[in-house]
Amino acid sequence: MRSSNKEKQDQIRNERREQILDAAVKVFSRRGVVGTKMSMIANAAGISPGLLYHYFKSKDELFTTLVEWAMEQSHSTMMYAYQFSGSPIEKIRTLTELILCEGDSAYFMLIHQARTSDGVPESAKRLIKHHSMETYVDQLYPLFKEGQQVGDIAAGDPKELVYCYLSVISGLMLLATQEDEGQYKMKVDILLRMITGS
Amino acid sequence: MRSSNKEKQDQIRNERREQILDAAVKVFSRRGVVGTKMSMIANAAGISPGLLYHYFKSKDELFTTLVEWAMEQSHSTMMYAYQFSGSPIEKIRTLTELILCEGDSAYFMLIHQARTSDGVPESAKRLIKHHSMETYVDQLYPLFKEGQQVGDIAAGDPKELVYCYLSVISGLMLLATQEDEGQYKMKVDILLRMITGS
Amino acid sequence: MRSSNKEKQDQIRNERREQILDAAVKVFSRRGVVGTKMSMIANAAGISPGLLYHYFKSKDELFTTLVEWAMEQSHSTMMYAYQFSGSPIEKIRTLTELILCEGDSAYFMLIHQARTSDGVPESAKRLIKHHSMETYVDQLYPLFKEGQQVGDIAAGDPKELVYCYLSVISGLMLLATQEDEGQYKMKVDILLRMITGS
Amino acid sequence: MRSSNKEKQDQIRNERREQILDAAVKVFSRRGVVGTKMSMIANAAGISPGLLYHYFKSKDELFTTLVEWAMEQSHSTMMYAYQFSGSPIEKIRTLTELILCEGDSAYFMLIHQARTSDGVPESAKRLIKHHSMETYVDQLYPLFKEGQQVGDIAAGDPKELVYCYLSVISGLMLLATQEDEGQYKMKVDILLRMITGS
DNA sequence: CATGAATGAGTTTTCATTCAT
DNA sequence: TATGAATGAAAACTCATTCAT
Repeated sequence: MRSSNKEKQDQIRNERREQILDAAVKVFSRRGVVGTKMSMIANAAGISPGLLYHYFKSKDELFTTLVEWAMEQSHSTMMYAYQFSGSPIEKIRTLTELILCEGDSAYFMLIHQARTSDGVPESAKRLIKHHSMETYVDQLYPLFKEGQQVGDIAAGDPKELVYCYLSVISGLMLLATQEDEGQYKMKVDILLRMITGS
Repeated sequence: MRSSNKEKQDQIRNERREQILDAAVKVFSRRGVVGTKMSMIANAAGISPGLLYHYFKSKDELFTTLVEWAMEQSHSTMMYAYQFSGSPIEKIRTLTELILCEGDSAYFMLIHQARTSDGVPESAKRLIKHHSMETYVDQLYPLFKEGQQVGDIAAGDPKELVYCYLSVISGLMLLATQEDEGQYKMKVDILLRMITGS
Repeated sequence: MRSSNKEKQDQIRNERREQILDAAVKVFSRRGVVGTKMSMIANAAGISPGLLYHYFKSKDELFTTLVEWAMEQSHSTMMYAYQFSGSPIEKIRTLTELILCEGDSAYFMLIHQARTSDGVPESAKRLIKHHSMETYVDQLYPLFKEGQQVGDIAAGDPKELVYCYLSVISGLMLLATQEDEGQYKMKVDILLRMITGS
Repeated sequence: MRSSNKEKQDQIRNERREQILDAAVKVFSRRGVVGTKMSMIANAAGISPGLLYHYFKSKDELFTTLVEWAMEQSHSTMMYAYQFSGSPIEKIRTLTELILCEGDSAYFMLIHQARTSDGVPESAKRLIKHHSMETYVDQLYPLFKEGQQVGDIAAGDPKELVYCYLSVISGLMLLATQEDEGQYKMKVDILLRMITGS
């Protein structure tokens, strides 16, 4: 059948795309935009350099796509928090553990690079601009507010608290790229003192 | 006079070197090794590209020199802590403020890049290897220990505490590269709860 | 078919390599390692400069490959002598004419350059070191010995004779690079008096 | 006194020039025009690169001067032959030994390079053009002619004989640049058979 | 006269991208 | 689709030459 043939084609195409994107995050996140050669990505994805251009018009487009993807990813991660069970602080703890241990750091790295490095495509820059820390703060704000009302979280401007929390988390993600993740359980305990204040 | 002539030459040479190194940290820390073109550094230093090679054999050598320098720099910064007045926790607060606000973040950035990026000269990698977080932990360990004895710092394995503190600080330095430094005073307060536990 | 496709690719690749090597001997032998620009070779081979680097990692590697090749070539030439018909001295005459007239002088030139010039890659130097005149002497020794037994060749230490013969030949090859080859027939006659002693 | 002062100045200047020229032959003869950096010559002469330009306008001028010098030198050497004592063939033997053992090969090398390499200043090329092997042949012609009349030298066109002799000698000079001069005495014996025919 | 820092044009080398197969 | 050869523009690096001291 035509259609099933076409579907198969599409599926293959999508799989290839994923395959490339997967390879690309890894390489980009470790070497930066400029430091990454298309041939490296092709290599990592197990295809020829030429084929990359059947799926992505250019290095820039590939990177931009990746950043877009990474941003969605990180947002969903944040939103998970609300689905966890337990009190607000427990939710926050679970979220923290998830972020620090899960090892999606490549995404954060990518976003960070897009934000801080020069030599990044304008399109990626634009994407990032609309996606400041504020966005994340807004996402978590209700949770922290609730935590304060319950008395689990220290008093003070909740926005500031969230901002501080996110900064620390982000920083740690960046560091995490290379460290061997050890005793994070304890770390989370210590970390959370910052917001529980005890 | 011969000697004064020679001295002058030497002085010029040293000044140029500093001038180049200064320009180079800035550029490298923002763009990474690969993303940095020699011409950018030359530009930033206000000299011709060719002249760079009178002072440094190659991009790699320049970068390696810089990493070496950055490591010394960051150690001295840490050691400052012991010269501050006040109780241990006050010293730590001062150090924290110094680090976060002073804007030496370029150095940290550089070290981090050397540690985490591929495409970094082997010589730099080797330098970094002998210079893990442990070194810093050892530097601050006595201060934290003392703080615990005085009762200013929360109980628990002090090594772990220092490690946690340093990780957070390092992470923030990385982030700081680009952010507009705002209300850090408050942040430091919140941050320190992590180690004071109150 | 896969396989035929692959074979074709390989063939193209090999042809290109030869094409480049051919162009390179010519240029290198006339201009020396340093005097030769990659663009000249590319030009002579009718390809773009960039393509050279698909086939050879660097100028040095290209040169070294060439020297290796030249050494093999020159040895085979010597070994030809034994296949010629006639008495020993006739074989030597034929060999001499072959060498002097055939115009493989580019190879000799190359080897000579590798041996005598500075600014030649270490790898090439090493190759050459194991390939002194002695090697050639040993190759021709039996032929000369036989010639003496037959009475065609003058008495005396045959090694010395061979060495002398080879030196003269080598020297002439070097000169020959540029001269218009004229009446070599006579020259060979005169030349051979050196070893026939009459 | 003014004048003596000026003379001294001149003398120093000339000494410097010689010093530079001496250094330059050595380097040029081994590395070729393109392979030689002005800084190498300066180094070899023990002066600063800048100072070279007080004595020679450019690399090309320096090289050209050198070629001129080398040509004069080699001609005088040839002319020596006539001053030696003994029969023609003895004179030739002495000349041959002088040339082969004295180790002025750097000059020959230089001339050869000027003749055969590309990348040589036009001025040097022009000099060389008027200075072909013919010139040398003419110089030695009378000596060989006389030798034939005396019966020391084999019959045949003397021009051809001289040409052949000179070619061989020149070739050996080129080779000699690097070899450790060993038992040349014997070689000369063997060599001369070429022209004595016995 | 002497030095060596400084320049900039020219080379080598790299790599995103295209294209024939 | 898939490959990898081919191109060319851009970057790293070299070096003859100039120039301030």
